[in-house]
Amino acid sequence: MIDLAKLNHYFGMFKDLGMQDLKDLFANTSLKTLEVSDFFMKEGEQKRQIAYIKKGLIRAFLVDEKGDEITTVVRWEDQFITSYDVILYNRPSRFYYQALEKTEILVIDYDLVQEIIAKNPKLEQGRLFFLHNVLKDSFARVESFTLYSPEERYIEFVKSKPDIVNRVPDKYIATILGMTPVSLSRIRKRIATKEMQKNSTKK
Amino acid sequence: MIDLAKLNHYFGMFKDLGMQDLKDLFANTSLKTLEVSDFFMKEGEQKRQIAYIKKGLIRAFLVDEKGDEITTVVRWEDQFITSYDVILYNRPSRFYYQALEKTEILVIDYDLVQEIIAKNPKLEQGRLFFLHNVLKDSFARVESFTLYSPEERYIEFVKSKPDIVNRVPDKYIATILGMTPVSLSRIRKRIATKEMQKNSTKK
DNA sequence: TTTGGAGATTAACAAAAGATAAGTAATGAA
DNA sequence: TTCATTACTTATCTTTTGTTAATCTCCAAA
Repeated sequence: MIDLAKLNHYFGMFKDLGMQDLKDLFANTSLKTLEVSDFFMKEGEQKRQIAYIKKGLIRAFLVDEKGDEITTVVRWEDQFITSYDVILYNRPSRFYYQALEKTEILVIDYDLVQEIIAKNPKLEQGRLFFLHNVLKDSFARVESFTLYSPEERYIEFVKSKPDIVNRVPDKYIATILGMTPVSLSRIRKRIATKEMQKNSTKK
Repeated sequence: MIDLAKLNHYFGMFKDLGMQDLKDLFANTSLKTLEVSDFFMKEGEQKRQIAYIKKGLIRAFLVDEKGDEITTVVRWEDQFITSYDVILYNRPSRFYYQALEKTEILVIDYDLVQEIIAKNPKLEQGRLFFLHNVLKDSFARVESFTLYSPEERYIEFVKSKPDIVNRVPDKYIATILGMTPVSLSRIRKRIATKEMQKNSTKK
């Protein structure tokens, strides 16, 4: 994700908005601060809102039958996060959305945004751009499960998101990658051992 | 996927089209018949086309470093299939798209469809509906990898697509679900054994 | 009818992952 | 500084998966 490029795209959309739409938008958008472990949304809720993350980091997780938390995504600054149960399925969210750091979000009314796009055809390409990017992310993730091993997935995660690895506990990264925290710990050790061997034979 | 409902949505779009657009569309859409193991598109190609499957079944696969084929999706009648490398990334397809049965497809020019939608704002909601459905599918698949075991994924696959299981060789289903054909065979045996035990204790 | 080939199963072994529990390290609050 | 909590690691054992190769089962082409 080249977030800067995307950002320009999204916020460039404002220039096409009329005064009334801008007013509506601002009137229905609020800046909220989430403390560590606060929730943007909880399981069972059905608020049709999307959050734009100005600063901080949010994880989505659900609680399975055994009572274990399964984290499925993390999102950080300059990204959007929302419950797709609510938005795509019109059903209560099965997921919790929880801040892992002190997080500032813009809470935006989803339906209002849709209305505004409907009234401003110029914004259509922005929405398309957004959806295409969400699709790319999701397809890439499916591929990572069908084409790569857990170890390869972790290596790729570290390589592509080195900053995020240091901000998110390993136990969450583990379930995002479809494995248990214990297994990830072993994989990390395995990788470290390989690195050691590489370095020793080099000398 | 309730394909019938979707179909209505997509083809209901025609009623909003002007004569010229309809002409253009038909002039650039061709019905093709693929024999078993024929390709709709091959690795390396970059044709900006989407296929609507009238009849039959197509699988997408790529060849990994070891030379093994990894099948990642299958699509069948009343569904669309295309290379997302080409459409979303403007790069040559890494995947092959191969018919597993004698398959009839409508080959549609992607860019032309986009132009027509751009000229006919009423079609916008159709595209949105389509993209939302693709997203739902993809999200559900990511979830299946993060929340469920290989065995559970197979059981779910059989339950939700009982007809498809009988039309696609197990070795393809295996890699779609992120495992090897050997492992799937063992899972099938395991399930059969469990079923046996269930039935015997019932009596 | 025979036979070749593809798909599926089975076997045997190594490697990896899950489950559970215990131990260690790091962190922040009192 | 101490203590308690949380994250991470390690250990042990069981289960599952990967790998490779052999075997079995069909089915369609010769």
